[in-house]
Amino acid sequence: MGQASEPPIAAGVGVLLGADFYQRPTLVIAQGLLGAVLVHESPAGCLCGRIVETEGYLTPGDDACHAYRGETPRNRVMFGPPGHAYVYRSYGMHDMLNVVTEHAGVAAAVLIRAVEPLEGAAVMAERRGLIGGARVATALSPRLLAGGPGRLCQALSIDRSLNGHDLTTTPLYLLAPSTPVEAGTVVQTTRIGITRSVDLPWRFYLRDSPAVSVRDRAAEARNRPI
DNA sequence: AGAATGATCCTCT
DNA sequence: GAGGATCATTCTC
Repeated sequence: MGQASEPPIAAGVGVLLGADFYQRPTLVIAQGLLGAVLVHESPAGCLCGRIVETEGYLTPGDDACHAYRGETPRNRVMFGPPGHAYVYRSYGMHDMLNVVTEHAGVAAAVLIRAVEPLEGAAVMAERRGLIGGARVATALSPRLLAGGPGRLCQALSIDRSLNGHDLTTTPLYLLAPSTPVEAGTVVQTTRIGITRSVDLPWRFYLRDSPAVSVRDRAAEARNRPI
């Protein structure tokens, strides 16, 4: 995991996920990131949350991956070294955060789809437009705060200026799960919002989290311990 | 240069 | 559950 030479970021809060964490199979990392903590030391304060939902995207063999037809200026970061942030804009209005995986030359990444706020929730609510007026009643919902890749980026103030950022450095980095995730609470199912390779079960989420963006009740029942 | 498309979210019904 | 918002990227001509 974290190399000894890494700076002592967030000492006492958690263990930094180092470069070697990301240089592994994409689906292993997608599951391994559940329970990890995403930290953004933004100008407005430290914004961080516990990751509860991820999706894997790989080449070759996955036509939903941005890089399935080769390298372009947009997806260039996915082809680079692991442990960097691939941030792109979707539907003309939402930015999305991905973690580059595997190794340089292989285009693969994990989309971070949802976090539970741990610090800076008030700032997140403000950034999400959930403060004031009639919307104050919904401000307490973790799903509306940072459940969904677009919501997450808006809440944590993550945008395309962080594309290519080295995730083992400030201001944006990840910390290992403080306690291991129980295997029986992980749900594996299909991905959201794609039109190609729709049947690949490459989405993972924590069954007991209220911040999960889209639930799959059948998969939850299937994974439930007897 | 123009057109289609999309790893979404919100607001209605 | 359906439709609109809104624009960067990519493909096609």
